Amino acid sequence: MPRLTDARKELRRAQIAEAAVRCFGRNGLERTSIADITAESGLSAGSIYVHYRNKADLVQAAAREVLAKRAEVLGEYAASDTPPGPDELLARLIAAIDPAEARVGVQTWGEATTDPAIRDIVLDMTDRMRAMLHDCVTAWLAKVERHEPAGARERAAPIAHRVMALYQAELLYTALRSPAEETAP
Amino acid sequence: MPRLTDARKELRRAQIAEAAVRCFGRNGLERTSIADITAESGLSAGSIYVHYRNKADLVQAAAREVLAKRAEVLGEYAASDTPPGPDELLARLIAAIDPAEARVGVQTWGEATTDPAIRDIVLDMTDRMRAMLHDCVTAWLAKVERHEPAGARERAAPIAHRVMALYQAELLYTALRSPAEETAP
DNA sequence: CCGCAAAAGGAACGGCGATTCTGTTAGTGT
DNA sequence: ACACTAACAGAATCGCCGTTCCTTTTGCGG
Repeated sequence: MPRLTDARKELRRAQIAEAAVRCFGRNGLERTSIADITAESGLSAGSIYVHYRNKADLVQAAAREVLAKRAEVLGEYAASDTPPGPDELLARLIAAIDPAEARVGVQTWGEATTDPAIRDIVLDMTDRMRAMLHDCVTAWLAKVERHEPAGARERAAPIAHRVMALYQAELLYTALRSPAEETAP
Repeated sequence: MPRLTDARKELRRAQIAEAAVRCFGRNGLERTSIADITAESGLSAGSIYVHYRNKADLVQAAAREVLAKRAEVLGEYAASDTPPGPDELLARLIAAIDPAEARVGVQTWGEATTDPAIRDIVLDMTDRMRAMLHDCVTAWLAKVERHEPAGARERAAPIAHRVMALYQAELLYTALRSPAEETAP
């Protein structure tokens, strides 16, 4: 084939990355072989290496995918014109957690402790999420205390920090509680 | 040699496990080879396999070691006769975090998402820690509100849960912030 | 439509790393 | 003090897995 059209190429990349995420959720980042991903994606090894330089590259793509999806959920609430309070916000975020993705997310944390590339991705995404939470809480503060709008942003910071922390802890609990679906030998 | 005395045997096991923890902190659970651990511990591969059935067994020992050490720190405060309040308690716990151990701890979380044995260890340790926090907060509540001791334990539960969550989040931040010391190639 | 280069398939390679095996050494119980 | 056996060192093994190579297929530009 000639060079695939950009849309098609992106589709293939996504197809592979999504298969990888499913595999990672089942067996973990390192226990997943390229063969596993070929089986899950329906594509061959050669094809995968056309779209990703190597396995590390693919792991990064998977990490970005999972983290981005979580950030996206948050983005919707941040953009809302009726900002929910911290408790409500946290409850909604927690309700939106998907166990499989939580597992991959936590695996990503572990990998980030030694792999600089993954670490940068994780830090970037968490910073971005915290910023969105910050906006969200600031909007809520401003709405609740119509008087004294001064310094709402500053007072929102520690609250956003705590919501983020509680959310991450819940992500961990979900990842640990979920069934760990066995792979048929 | 004949069978080592129990104390000596335990010493060897600890020597190996501690070397393993150092390696894991540098390179991660899966990127650490048995060869790395022989170099770090000063023992040979053959010797390691006398004391541990296989690598998974060693990883479990390392996980227990790291988690137990963190629980130990907490135990001291829980046993204190002047129980600190939640904020103070959290601050002290955070101050006691060691970056290298935080990294291994977070790696352990990642591994727990797919390895049932590790998962059991992590869940057991977190439950134990939460119980100690619960005791600690209950004692503090009872001291602060001399009147109305009724239901102090019930009211302490959600507080303990939050302290635990914030502590775990801080552990994650520490693991991600720490330098990721390179191994000389 | 057609041709061609890029993408897909899949077997082959190469290296790494967990585990095992063989001899050697040295603690321990008597 | 001695003998005996487990602990130890280190080399050899063996399977697995990431990556590449070569062939076949196929979709896009003209």
